[in-house]
Amino acid sequence: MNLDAVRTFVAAVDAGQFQDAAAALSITQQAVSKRIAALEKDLGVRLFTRTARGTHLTVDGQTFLPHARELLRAEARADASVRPGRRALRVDVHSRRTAPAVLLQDFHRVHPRIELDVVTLDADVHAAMAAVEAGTVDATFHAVTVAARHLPAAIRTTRVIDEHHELLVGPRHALANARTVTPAQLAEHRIWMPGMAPGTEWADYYDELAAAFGLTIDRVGPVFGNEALLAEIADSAELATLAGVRTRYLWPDSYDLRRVPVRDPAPIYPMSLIWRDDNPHPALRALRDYLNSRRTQASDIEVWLPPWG
Amino acid sequence: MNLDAVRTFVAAVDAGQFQDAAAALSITQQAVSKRIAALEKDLGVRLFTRTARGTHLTVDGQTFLPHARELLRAEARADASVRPGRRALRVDVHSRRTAPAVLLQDFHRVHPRIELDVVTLDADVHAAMAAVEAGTVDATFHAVTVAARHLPAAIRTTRVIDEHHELLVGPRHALANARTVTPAQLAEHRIWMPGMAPGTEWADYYDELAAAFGLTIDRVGPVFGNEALLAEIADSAELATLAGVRTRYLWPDSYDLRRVPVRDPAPIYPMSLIWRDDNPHPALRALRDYLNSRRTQASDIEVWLPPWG
DNA sequence: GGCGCGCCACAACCACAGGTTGTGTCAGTA
DNA sequence: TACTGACACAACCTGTGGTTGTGGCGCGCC
Repeated sequence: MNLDAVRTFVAAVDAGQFQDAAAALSITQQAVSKRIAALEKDLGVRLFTRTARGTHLTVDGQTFLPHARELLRAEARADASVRPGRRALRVDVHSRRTAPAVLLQDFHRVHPRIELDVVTLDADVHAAMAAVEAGTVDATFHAVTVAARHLPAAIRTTRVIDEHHELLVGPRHALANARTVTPAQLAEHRIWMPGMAPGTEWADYYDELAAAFGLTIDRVGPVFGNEALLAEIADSAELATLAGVRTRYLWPDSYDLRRVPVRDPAPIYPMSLIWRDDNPHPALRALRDYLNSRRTQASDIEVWLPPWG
Repeated sequence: MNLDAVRTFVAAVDAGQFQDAAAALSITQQAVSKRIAALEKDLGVRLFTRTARGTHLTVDGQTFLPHARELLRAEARADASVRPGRRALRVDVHSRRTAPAVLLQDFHRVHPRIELDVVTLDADVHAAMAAVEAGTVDATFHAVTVAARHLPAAIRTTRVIDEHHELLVGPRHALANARTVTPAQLAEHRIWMPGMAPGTEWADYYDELAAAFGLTIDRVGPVFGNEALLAEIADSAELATLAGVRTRYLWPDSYDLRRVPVRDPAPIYPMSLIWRDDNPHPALRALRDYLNSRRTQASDIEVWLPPWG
């Protein structure tokens, strides 16, 4: 199916006759006739009945019309999504299963008119910041591990998410029925977090956490995806994992897993929105306002933050 | 934007490299390369970063991908809407503001997977029936004014909607505060229904109604659309109109209009679904079942039907 | 009723978009 | 260092899709 033909079809419907549509499209009447004939041949049905006084739609044409308009709208949206200078707000999230992605979904629900493109750069803070600075993305969510004075001049950050943690255990685990657990208590148990590559900001965070409370966090083992991890934990009496940044959302209900909040203090993984101060995109303002309004209230529970937080 | 190029882009993403995409599309690798280069030039951005080990998406490519998929889905839907042999169920309604259209919306809500095309043939019962017989549309909603034995052999009908009536008056009208009104009472008031051309099935119905109860139904006056009609009635102490078949739905709230049900007896405008008995479209069965389930219960109020009803 | 007018379709022609084959380049690998 | 796999560039050719020119066909107007 040829989009130019579809465009011509819609123009012909709007104009009521081929000649005017041709003028509107700056082509000849014969070209319009040809395009529509080709579209009709392609679809296998007649779209217009031709008369000496113009044309009018057949039933098939009538049926096709709203689909044709939708097709052109979809084209316009696709084009606008990447066309430099007027594209939708583009926000990088580290993974589609973490808090920022969920927050962006909520934002979209509240502001359905604001075009939003969520991408995953698969980069660390520094690379993501470089992308923001270069304008490849308009904003990114990350834990900011460097001091504000070491940031590039145009870059701004605000802490927008305080991610709490829960211990995830199977029904046979010693802590299965605990209401909460303290980091100190965790020192006596093995915590398994496979696939957390050294050098990433998450690994750094959990290293800090382990050092602060004397935890043993085990990173060995291949990663077969969340499903496999959850199944193993559900089966085991010893294995436990920390849920929060990585796996907080999209729980499969099929496992009998217990989620025990970590408290006294509650370790927090602080995430910031990172953007360029001179980015004029109007939707960026709206996103920042929304995130500020959603900022989790400072509750009076005791928290633990990493040194850079 | 060229849909073949978009299709190629998606194929290349799915395949992970141009060569395999080329094989999947039965073209050469060079053609894939050309198509994608053309698309990139058209959009003004790079979609892939090329390496010697294959390709991967740029941020722009990542952004564009879901839009591209949506575009192809829209194309498939547009195609399916008219493609002979496997098109969506096509139902003719007399107007988009009447009960059948609303009923079809409900049907779509209940069965969102069933593709439905609502068209308006702008034809009387006979022409609409001919369209059903010819297969141009799969079904139509109409008042059936001819006896069953005079119908074409393959045509089937069932009464699916009993449309009641309400008198529509402004706040200064004598009946503005009546709880109900009888047809006999209406004989003392002028009823204004502009734009109801003689010879149409609605006009026939209201002629029968007027004759049965001695009403004066005034058809004069130009039609400036529903808005103007409602504004006039809201302002007048004498004008009233019957709402039901024509104007039951999509009330503008901006006028202080009263709706007085007509009862004892309640005039009913009976509408039927009309279809071809040998139409094998599976969705037709679903629509008929739905309409039967929604069939308004036979209440014990006294009703009036036209002679052919 | 014949004639002109408005509108669309068909025909001939031409340009270039888009395909193919053949070759070049480059990075990782044996 | 040569080989392999993957994409790009070049030359060439076919056919899509544009243009101009012309014909057919209702409808309204003398």
